[in-house]
Amino acid sequence: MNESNQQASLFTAIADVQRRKILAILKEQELSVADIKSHFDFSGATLSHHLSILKKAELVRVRRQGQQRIYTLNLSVAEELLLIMKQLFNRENDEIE
Amino acid sequence: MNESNQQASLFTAIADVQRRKILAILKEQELSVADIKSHFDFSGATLSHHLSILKKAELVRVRRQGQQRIYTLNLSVAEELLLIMKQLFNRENDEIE
DNA sequence: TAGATAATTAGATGATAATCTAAATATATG
DNA sequence: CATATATTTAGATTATCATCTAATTATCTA
Repeated sequence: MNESNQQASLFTAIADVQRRKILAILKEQELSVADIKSHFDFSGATLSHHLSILKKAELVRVRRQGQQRIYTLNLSVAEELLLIMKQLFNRENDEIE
Repeated sequence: MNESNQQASLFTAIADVQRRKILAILKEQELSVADIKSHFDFSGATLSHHLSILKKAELVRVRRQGQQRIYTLNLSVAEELLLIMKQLFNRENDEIE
């Protein structure tokens, strides 16, 4: 009945508009930090901060490519979040499609 | 392409664990403020604050019943939120089931 | 109509969170 | 190996948010 930390970190991750924008960008293609940065006005440090929160929630994954780090949307966790959202609103004993 | 205030207020509304708990309680049945309060430790003022944020997002509706106010989950906005979430993660040109 | 009950609003406080600049780390390359 | 480039980390600042107590508003009932 209690909410897990994992669940809480997911809601925290999507609570910020800039992070939602990052997710929306990453759903189209994987990108380096610099490429993500080109969509925003704030500093690289701020972007790093947002990415770390998305990573903590496991909504994104990173891999190294030379000096760059390539961020990708983690679709399975995105799916999981959608499921959690459905459960938030659908009655316990309702059909699950 | 820009996110609406309505959309932002939805994500703000579900960002707090107590408000998610309120929604989870209301999905089962409509309740007066006092009845909702019985599930929590915080003050009535704090509950009022949370309810006002849920109202602003239109995730809940209120009606008067004598001295009490009865809160209900607004299912259509809940559905809308689910749709917004799906769009956040699904590529623009993917099938919509 | 006075007092009781239900809920909200006002105003203050402490905790989180978003952002910045500067410094640090890691990798690539001349 | 020294320097440039990409990104993260540290530490500070400011803004937002959750919470509280006290006061207010609205309704009911004796």
